[in-house]
Amino acid sequence: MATLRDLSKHLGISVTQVSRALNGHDDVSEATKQRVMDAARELGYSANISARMLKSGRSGIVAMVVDVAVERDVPDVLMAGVFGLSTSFARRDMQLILHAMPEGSDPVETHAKLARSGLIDGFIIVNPEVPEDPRIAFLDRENVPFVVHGRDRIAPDYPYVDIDNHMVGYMLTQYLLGLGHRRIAVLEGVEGAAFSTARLSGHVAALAEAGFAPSAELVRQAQMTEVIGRQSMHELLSLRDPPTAVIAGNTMLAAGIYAAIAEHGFQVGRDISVVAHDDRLPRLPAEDFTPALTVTESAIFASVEPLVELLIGRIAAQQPATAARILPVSFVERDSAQRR
Amino acid sequence: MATLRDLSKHLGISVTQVSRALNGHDDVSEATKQRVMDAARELGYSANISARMLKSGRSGIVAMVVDVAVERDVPDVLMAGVFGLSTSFARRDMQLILHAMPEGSDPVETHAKLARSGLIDGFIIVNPEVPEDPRIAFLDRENVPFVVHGRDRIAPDYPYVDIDNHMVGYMLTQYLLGLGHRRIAVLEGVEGAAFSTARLSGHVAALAEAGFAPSAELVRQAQMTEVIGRQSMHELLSLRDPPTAVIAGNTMLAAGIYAAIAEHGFQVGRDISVVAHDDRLPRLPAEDFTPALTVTESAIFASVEPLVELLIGRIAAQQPATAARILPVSFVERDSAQRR
DNA sequence: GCAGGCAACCGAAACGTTTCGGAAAAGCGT
DNA sequence: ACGCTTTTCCGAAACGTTTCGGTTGCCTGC
Repeated sequence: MATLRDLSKHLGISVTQVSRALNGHDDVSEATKQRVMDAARELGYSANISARMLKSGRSGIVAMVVDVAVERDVPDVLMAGVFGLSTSFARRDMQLILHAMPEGSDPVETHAKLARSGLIDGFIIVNPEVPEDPRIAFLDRENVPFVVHGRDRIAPDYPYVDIDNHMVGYMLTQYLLGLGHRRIAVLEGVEGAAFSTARLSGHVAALAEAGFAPSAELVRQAQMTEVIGRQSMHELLSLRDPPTAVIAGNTMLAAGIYAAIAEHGFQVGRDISVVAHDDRLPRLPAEDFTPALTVTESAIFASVEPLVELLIGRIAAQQPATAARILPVSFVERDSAQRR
Repeated sequence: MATLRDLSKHLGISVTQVSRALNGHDDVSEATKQRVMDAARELGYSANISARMLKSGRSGIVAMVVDVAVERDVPDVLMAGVFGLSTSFARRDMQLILHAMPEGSDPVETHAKLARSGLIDGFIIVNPEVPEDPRIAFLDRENVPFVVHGRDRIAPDYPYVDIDNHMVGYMLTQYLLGLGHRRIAVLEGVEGAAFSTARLSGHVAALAEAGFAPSAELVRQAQMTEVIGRQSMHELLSLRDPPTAVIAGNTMLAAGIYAAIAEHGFQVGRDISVVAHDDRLPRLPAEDFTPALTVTESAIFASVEPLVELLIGRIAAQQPATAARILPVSFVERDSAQRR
């Protein structure tokens, strides 16, 4: 592996100038810049990251800590995010460490250890918990750069990227109410997950606005998998007074719901209406359901660039900065919900 | 962040001794070792990785490059592996970089760039391609430590961890032949994937041994997803002379096959026999199928520790070493295949 | 011919760790 | 009290980069 010193000798130029040439400083002539670039390519030079890191204090490495217990059963959404993030960072010559945290580990301690090693420039936080996520509190306190996908409060003072989940719950509920449905079930993510909480509050708000009260037996919070969707729907259909419509937190849940409805001999749309939120995961696109699934839509992929930009900005600026991006949600009406 | 020098001053001991104490060298007294440890904990000291790396040439970081185009539709198996690897490395104070490679990138160039940066101690190679994987050839040539999950030839001279895929194809086929099946379909992974090739050769061998020839129209190679499984099975059932039994490459394919069989009004086991290979992915355990799925079984999770150990060994020893682990496969008979 | 300014360059220090070679201190038998 | 070994310690150099402060040589305008 060639070093700056190799280049310097090879060109008869000081190490300083070689370094400055490669980093595009302006006190080196165009001619030498060119010569250096060429030589670098020729000798296959690539800056030793550890040395650069030691001096500059930056590694170009960011980490994302995920809880195995949480993600194991729903790899799709995590994968979509990780793929996007990794390629996006790679485009900027940065790398993403995926740190899987075994069940029962302390998230804060995990982040603390990683941060202390000095290896990591910043963190991506996913699945924030309401009402206050301890990881966020910790990183904020320690002044470690981070950005959150989602948020643990309505108006955070840290950088985050999110959609308007309250609006998602509100829109879907209002739509179903407009179709004449009164008993509306909701299947959302696990208790404590910020996005679920926001969507449920939107659901309740729409209900209240129309003069209705939510019914506890119609709201289920659990992992958002096909299996859970199917099982929950079976339970809902066995109630004395079953729902006439269901809101699913994502398309996986919806797939399970479809299966349960079919197994009960019912037909989606005609007998039971189903709507969902669609993250645009590669598998299970909403339009491929039969009948095609009516959804609020917002690609999880779209959050990647904003997340990366925000984090890089936060790393570059030494000051804690508050900058947020709320991504748009669109409503796509298809055939899975019908007038009652 | 505390440094060695801080500790040294705080204790009135030389930096050298502090370093040696922390690293457990034997020319430092037990007493000072203890004092240093305590002080380190007290001041929250954690070795600066970049400095250590610069000196020792090791970063404690390994990378796994994955092709987004290949993995996007089958996140389960990748996730199972990544979670296991990440936690296993973390236990050894190492980190895993997951580098997602956008569609159309050159795998060799990607590895080359990563290796040149000096950041990475070694690579984990997944999804090797027959007959000779260019990434393996490259890393071998450049003497970069790596370990392969799977193998691109029968008896490789590089470190790898694999199961006997030939045997998998052989066992499943022989089992079905023993039940009286003669038209046996096989759904495997994409062409070029080493494990699929091996399994198919096992299949053909078992067939030949019983005096039968394989039929091209009964063998499909594609992504191993539920959607593909369903679609392929529909096609197979529409043949003039449809198969009486099917071998699925994993449980996802099997799930799709089950769905297609049901949609045709048939019953798994009674009308069409299904067997599969089961990687023990968290979703879709073979025993939860109805009827329960007969499989060859080998947990993908079990390959994690051997992979990590082999890679670490290869990194520690400067010499290229050839060491391999073939993991056991067991046969579990359940109810999805019946005598014909 | 000279002060002043500018472009292009360079030496040396620093980042925090590990390690080599050697030195002091301590224990031992005589 | 002496040399000897063994234990425990330390100074200094090195890894490859970035950057601070300064030097050189050249041009400009007087």
